[in-house]
Amino acid sequence: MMTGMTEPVRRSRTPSADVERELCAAAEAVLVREGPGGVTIRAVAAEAGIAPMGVYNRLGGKDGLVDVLLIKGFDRLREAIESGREPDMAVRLRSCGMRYREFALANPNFYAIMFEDAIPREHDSDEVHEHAYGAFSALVRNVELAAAAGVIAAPEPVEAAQQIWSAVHGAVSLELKGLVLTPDAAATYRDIIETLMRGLAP
Amino acid sequence: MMTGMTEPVRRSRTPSADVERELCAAAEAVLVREGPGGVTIRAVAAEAGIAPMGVYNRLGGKDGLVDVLLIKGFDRLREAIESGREPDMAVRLRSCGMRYREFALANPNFYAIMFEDAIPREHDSDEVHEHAYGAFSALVRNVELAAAAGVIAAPEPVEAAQQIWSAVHGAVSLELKGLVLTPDAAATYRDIIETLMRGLAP
DNA sequence: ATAACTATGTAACAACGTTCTATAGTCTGT
DNA sequence: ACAGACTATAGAACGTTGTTACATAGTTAT
Repeated sequence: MMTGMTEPVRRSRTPSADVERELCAAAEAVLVREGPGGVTIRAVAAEAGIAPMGVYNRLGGKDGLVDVLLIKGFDRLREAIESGREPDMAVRLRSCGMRYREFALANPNFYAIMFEDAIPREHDSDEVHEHAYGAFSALVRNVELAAAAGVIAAPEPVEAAQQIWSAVHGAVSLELKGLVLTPDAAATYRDIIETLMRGLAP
Repeated sequence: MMTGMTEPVRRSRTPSADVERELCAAAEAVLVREGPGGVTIRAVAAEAGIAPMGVYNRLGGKDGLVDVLLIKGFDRLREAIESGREPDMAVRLRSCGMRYREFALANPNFYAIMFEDAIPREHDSDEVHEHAYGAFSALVRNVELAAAAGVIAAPEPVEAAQQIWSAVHGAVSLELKGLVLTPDAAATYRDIIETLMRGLAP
């Protein structure tokens, strides 16, 4: 069957998917342990127990390696954002903001590659953008629920979500760089959220 | 005079300060033209017409080179922040926020090395921190003036300034990375400032 | 079973920050 | 003014990075 076309019609062979998962796990281990600067082709390959070339065959070089880490990071940030179950939408929106900071402080190396370009790249792939958009969409949903409950006035949920994202991202970004000049960074962060709630109040 | 101590008591010779200024100008030219990734020892030395070793003798290697650029950047940001002369303090505080964004958009490569670690470093020097603190202090003064005029309630000006800084930094940081998902980034930025003013209102 | 294709490992290349060394220049002490 | 020591310079070299080239082993399809 299949008329004699010799071109590779289909790459049926699954290229040992477990090796690929091993490689992804190794990349994350190196990122967490050594920081963004330690994520090198050779270090990740050694961690996974394969030759550096494997990173090119499996993930498409360093860019593909970083893509994997970025997607992991955005997916976890999305989970953190949408994990709120509080019935009071004002409480839930506040805790959503708090969880954003907790994610960043608990995963500083992930946050650095996601938002600080800690591993220099030319352009993020479309796939990465989709997962980043997914995390943002989770925030938009929280804003929509809060607006529907009358907690904030958000005629355009995306606008309000972008404002909130800017503020919380700026706060944790400065905190991670040691540029919070108030005595209590956690208290200042809570105050930022309160300022936002007042500023967006109906 | 001076009992026969042969150790170098004082390094009186000023090491051709004009070469040093030439080197600083070259570093800035390369940063603006090639971006943070293009700022290499060799590229800057070639731009200045000297050997790579000169960067070590004059500026102390790559770290010293980046220090020079960071100090330049923070000083200009400070100028942008404190250049407001509007008599109405509400207007002046708003325009201060607008000038912050204008600085970032006009000098994206400077902003990237100042706040995004676009050139990886271990630790910023104390001198850099002082100039960064100077830029922040200019914002604190604007907040103090606005509070004194009754435009905002800021019992602790540093707290309010940190909140404002977080929001505007987050906004321009996301905009520079192409992560503003609203149709008009400038309009969203203006809205952020209005949300802050409402949230901090007396 | 044979043939073609894919993935792998070793090695090599270009570019980076940094260090080494010989040379030339400048300042100091008499 | 002169001799001596010290500093800055230029060029090459070293270790590490991402990436590519090439020969080999393994797997799949016919």
